[in-house]
Amino acid sequence: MGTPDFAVPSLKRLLADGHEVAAVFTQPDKPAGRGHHLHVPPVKQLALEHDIAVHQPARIKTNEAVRAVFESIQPGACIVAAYGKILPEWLLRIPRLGCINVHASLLPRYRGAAPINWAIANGDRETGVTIMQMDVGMDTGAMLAKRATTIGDTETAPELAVRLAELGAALLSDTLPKLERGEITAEAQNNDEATYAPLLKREDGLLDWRWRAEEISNRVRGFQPWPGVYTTLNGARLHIWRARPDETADEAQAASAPGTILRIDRAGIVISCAGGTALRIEECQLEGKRRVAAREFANGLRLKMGDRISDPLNSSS
RNA sequence: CGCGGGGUGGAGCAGUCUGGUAGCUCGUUGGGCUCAUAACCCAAAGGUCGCAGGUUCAAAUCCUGCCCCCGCAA
Repeated sequence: MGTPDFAVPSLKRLLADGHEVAAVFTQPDKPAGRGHHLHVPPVKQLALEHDIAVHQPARIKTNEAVRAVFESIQPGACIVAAYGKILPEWLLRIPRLGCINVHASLLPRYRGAAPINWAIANGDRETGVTIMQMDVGMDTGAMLAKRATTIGDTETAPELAVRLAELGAALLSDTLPKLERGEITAEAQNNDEATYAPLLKREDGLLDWRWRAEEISNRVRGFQPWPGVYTTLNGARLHIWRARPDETADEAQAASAPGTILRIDRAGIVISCAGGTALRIEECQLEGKRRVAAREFANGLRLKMGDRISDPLNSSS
């Protein structure tokens, strides 16, 4: 069971390892894109290429058809990766080895829907994947295996997601045989150490120049591809796609109001932030426009030193 | 037929409402200044104004059709 790109490597690995995949569950096709077009989940696409039965129920909890499918298959295990739905208790009980989840964090940290994004946005240097035995809670099940990896200084969420998807698939491949042979002792999560990574909301992307430059740049990396980090300029939304703290901040800069343009040069636009820190915007995008290098952006709009990128307090959105 | 913005020298934009000299900030090339420079000064090259048709003495600008890009919403 899985839906987005993150789940694809795991399914591929299951197939490559010779496991019999009796059925794939994924979210229903949904209208997406600018027009009307239906969006097919990546996992569904892969499953169809391998002639695997695909099920896309809108609801599971009370769905008798789903129940019938599970009971007729009598699966040895149910592998779940970013499926996007809560599994009811009756379903968790059916597979002999239970429901096994590939989760993109080192549990018990970052339980929830957006572990990759929040790990980066919080400035963590390390994260990883956890294979766990699902229970009725939100990512609270006992852990079967973990593997850590270092987060790169400039790594973005989509980039990290690709790596963790592969790492998770590899770990899953290692873990399943051991689990089957009874060689693994599940380790309960320490709830006192748990943190949550809630689904991102649009508002999470609204930035405040009164934050420190490092916090902002972490969010810029972590909140991709959505909601991104944005502010407003002359009433239009301005997304910041690439930025990093600028080390050249001095006392004069510390004194200027947050959001003031301190400098415009070849490498981008330097904006004053909290506590004398400064953020260098390298790539940005104005609503309705395409992504451009910050320098080009400044050229076109005739931005100059001393101008202020609007204060979020004054924006009405 | 979900809503909306846009396609103008190599880049990002103004000009379009109120038709009539092709503009700005950069980049590029050449020259100058300087111990030196990505800094500064001077000069130059470079544009079928997305495509097609229409209106007009005259269209980047007005009308019609088409292509492409992007934001929002899902």
